[in-house]
Amino acid sequence: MPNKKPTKVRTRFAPSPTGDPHIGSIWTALFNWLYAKHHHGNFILRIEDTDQTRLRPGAENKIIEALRWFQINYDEGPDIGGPYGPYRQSERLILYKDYADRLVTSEDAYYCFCAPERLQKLRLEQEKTKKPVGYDGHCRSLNAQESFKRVQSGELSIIRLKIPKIGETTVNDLIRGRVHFKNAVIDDQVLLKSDGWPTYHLASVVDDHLMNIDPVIRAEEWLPSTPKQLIMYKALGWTPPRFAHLPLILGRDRSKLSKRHGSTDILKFRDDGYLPGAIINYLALLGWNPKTSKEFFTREELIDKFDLNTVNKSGAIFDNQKLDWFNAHYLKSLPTLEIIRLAKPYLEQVGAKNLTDNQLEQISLLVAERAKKFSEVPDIVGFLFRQPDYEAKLLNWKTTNPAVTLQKLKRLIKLLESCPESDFSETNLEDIIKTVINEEKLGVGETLWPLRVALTGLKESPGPFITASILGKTKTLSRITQAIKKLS
RNA sequence: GGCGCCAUCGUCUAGUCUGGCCCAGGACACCACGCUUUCAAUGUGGGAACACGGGUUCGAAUCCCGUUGGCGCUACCA
Repeated sequence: MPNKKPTKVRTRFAPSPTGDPHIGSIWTALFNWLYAKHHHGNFILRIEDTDQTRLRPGAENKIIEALRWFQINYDEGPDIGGPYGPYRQSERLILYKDYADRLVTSEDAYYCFCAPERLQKLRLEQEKTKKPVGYDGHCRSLNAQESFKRVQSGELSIIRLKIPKIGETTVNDLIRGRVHFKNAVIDDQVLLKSDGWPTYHLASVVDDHLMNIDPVIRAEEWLPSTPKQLIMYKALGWTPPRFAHLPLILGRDRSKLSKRHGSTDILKFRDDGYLPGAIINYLALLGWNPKTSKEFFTREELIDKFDLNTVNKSGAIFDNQKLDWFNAHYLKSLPTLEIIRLAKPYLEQVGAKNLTDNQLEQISLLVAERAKKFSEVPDIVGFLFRQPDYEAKLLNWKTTNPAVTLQKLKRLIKLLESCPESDFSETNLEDIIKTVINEEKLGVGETLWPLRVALTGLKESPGPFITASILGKTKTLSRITQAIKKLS
């Protein structure tokens, strides 16, 4: 097992496979990855599956899937291996047990036999009397020999860290500077549970050390537990890594982003037709700034510019509107074929099939211009694939008399009937229709508005020329005919 | 309750270390106007913030102290 001082940056993303990959955890992964790559170091995926009760089948795969989608590529991980494996804590149990035993032997930890019921009662009482809640040290000064015998005889026990009663522990955080904690108020943390599995604190300390992780970059919620871990490093005779505690990603109400703020499943964003590059761009700018007014960054630029000393200390609200704005920009800059490819599943939703390349290309234009994300495709182009359904009076431009509208539509249908199918391109249609409008003084709004409504059935819609072009001659004529019927 | 973190427009932020160039800049959102056959896109413009109170200083968003507020942690969860 490698056990020397890290010579290069190694960061890790250490999620628990207990649910869907969360926006906040992907954000943490992103910063870890950016930092590692900026420093030409390694980024490691480690699965923290030590809570058997909260495990969710498939969760690990989803995490990996999300990382892949974002191309936040890890250099070592459970599925690809690496020199510091295994990378799943459930496969490292013996290690944790061993180090816990070592801590007991050195009397930096002790066996505790307190039943969960006793602990619960204790806490309830502490809460009622408004005393600081925490373990009361009931088993702390038990005779070590005696305790060992009890364990040998099969009595249920856990192992707790023996936090010094005096002094203070200082966390020197890369983002926050020095943070001091009085040891007296730190709880005797559980290290090994009665089922023999480690808690987060033991497992992460052991793994971060054994895997040569440095720095540890994680969310601010871990700051209060860092002194406990520092004490553990000291007891084990290890040099602790550097720590950086990132601000929290917040919901609208400024509390930690969670399910009650709506879905936090990052794969849901993929299913909603967001682009991974846009999300990364947006996420990178949350809690960090590149010291320029530039807004758009490629992954390479992000890696190049990223640093921990320009990370903010305060939490940042996740703002879907700005994400949408980023996504719209990324979507617009996509090549036509890529737009078509990504829009396809959504086109199928509205029953669009057998479209010609030409049609697809024009649809991609509409999508690029109007969609913030691909899930909006059905709303944007759906009218092309269903019979328009609207009130007849919608056909009239402003206060135009229906009889006049009828006249215009009749003129249009005559014009288009004489136009060969092959000339049904957007530019050509615009050309011939506008020419007639001008020559016969038909009025732009009075003519084009009814045409638009006839073709789309909508008050808000793309222009009539591109619509007619996509629809083709037959459908265009039939929709105008239908409008004329409505007015007659 | 205890411990800790944080504090600039509604939101993301620049400016804070190294006080004056800041009666505070940018972006999203919002509003108005322009373009226009609607919407969208786009262009132009607008409203919008240094949490509060004391210091220090010729001068404070920036330094110091206090207050308030928000958040996090306080499990045999992570």
